[in-house]
Amino acid sequence: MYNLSDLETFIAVVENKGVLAAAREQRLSPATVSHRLSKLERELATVLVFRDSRRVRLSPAGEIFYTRVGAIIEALHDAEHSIGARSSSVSGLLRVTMPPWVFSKYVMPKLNEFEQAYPELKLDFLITDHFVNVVDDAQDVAIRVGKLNDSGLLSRKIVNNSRILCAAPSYIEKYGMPENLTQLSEHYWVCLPWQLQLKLYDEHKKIHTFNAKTRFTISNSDNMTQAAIAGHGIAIKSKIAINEDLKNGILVEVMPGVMAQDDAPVWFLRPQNSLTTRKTDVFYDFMKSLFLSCE
Amino acid sequence: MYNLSDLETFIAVVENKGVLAAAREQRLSPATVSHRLSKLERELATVLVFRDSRRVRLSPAGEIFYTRVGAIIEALHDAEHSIGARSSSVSGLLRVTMPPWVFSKYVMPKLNEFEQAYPELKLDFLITDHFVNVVDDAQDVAIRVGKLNDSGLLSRKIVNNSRILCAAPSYIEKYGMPENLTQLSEHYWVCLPWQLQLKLYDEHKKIHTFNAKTRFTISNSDNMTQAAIAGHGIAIKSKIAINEDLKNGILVEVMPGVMAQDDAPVWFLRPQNSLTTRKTDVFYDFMKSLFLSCE
DNA sequence: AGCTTCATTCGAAAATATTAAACATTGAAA
DNA sequence: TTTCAATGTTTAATATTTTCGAATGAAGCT
Repeated sequence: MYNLSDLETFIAVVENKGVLAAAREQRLSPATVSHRLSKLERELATVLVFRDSRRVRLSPAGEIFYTRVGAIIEALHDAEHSIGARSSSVSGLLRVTMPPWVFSKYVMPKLNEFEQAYPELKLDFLITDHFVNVVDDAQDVAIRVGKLNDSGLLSRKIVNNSRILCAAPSYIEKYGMPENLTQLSEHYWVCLPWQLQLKLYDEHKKIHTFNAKTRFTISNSDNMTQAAIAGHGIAIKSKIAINEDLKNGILVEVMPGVMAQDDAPVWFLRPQNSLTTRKTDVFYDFMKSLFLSCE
Repeated sequence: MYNLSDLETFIAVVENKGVLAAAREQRLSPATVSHRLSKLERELATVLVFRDSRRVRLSPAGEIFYTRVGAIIEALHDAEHSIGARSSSVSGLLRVTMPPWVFSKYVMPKLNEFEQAYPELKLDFLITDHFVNVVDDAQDVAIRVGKLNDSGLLSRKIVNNSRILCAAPSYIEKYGMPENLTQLSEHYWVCLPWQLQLKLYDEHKKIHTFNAKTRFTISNSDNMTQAAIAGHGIAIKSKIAINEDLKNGILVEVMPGVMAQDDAPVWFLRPQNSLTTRKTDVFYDFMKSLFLSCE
């Protein structure tokens, strides 16, 4: 029967792309690594890696086995941790998707600290405002802002947040500060392409569906903020995305309280049924800590 | 470092409730089992099993570790199978939920064959017409009939099916065969509690919402069929649930084609992201085979 | 051809696993 | 209370596996 160490060595060979490199990483002799690998293949009666003296290549079976076994080893470490055994560090790969502004404004500045705390955890960021299907795109974590519609994922709220309208002082100076919906409808907007329709309250708190007049749309929330700051129009933004710009006067709020359905909390989502939760748990704690000052 | 065999031995000790019994099952000496167990505990620095000379009991940590490791070993076997290695049999536990009529009419009669094909796979059936949350109730598979609303689960269609109205000949004799919606509304119905409102076509193919007049409702689809056969009223049934009763004349169809939204395929659902798919795969094949004659 | 870089094989040594037998503990029966 | 039977652990010898340095072989680069 093969051993856990054989599996770990197999993983190391794949990740280091070679017997020698794997041996160095695992502090073993190349002979041992070679032995372990052949034992594993013998026991499985399957070729996992094609190897000539120059390079190492995964066989199709090895490809499959590699992804499976990686998850399994991780699950095992997780199981050890769950009973308080092993002071094992968190390691492996965590794939995260989030909107640009969350990344650039909150995550980036503190990323060093996270890296230092968990040096063996590799992060893969998929930064986009577009909807990413967590399961299909093999993401481990998604950070989403706004209403959730996506069942089947476990959600935890990171922080409350609301959306507001805002614009640059230079824009307001030029076009005037709108006081009601009629005036507002004359203004130019800086929007994400899927924000062109929005719901606003009139003076009597009746909800109106409102079509934004735009000169352009931008599909990246960070660039959109830049466009608003540059005075291109009124923008819909998360309060916590621009709180400092408001404080500094780079942006000013427009018609406070006019937005209906302005509730837009930041959510932490992960697939159910995962065998490993420790990675996502430490990342949740990290994300939560970033937004503490916003409470 | 501990080994896979140590983990397997731990599992065996738990499942056989003893070192001696585990040793017998694994064809090892009791000394070996004892050694392996203590090594595992030493490496984890955690007590997994309390043992006195009479009995073996899991510690809280052992409890957790047992469930986790069980899943992991299973995932590993699954991984082996996925690359064509090891002719390992399918084993473990599969938790399935399905409606009573599917179980009694289709599954039960062939269950022996399945048991013989996979003697090491234990099945846990949760038989109910109620909606069961697959994830929360830790089910591995759900068989559902009708429209799906439950995203987050992987679905595969087992067989097409439609719902029809039917009643016992004795009932029709007594109350007459309805020819239109007006007549139909005078009839008594035998319904599941959540079927009281239904959508029917009138002569002009317009859809009408229709409230069923009942003397009683029954929350189990099998008993409901019995009530219909006993002549208590008109029932809404899946075609493939009563096809034989129609053939034998125990039930007759009422106003064919009157039901709107009569499409009700049988679905096979399982959670995404499971590390083990082999168990569910063989069970899917089994379910599929049961309905072949209905195509 | 000669050099370098890898991976594998060999043989001896080290580490680990296994087992039978002796020992310990405990519940139940005599 | 004593004895017996059943179970788990320890010990120490034995068997197996694992490891590593050195030698070997294979392939690319100059």
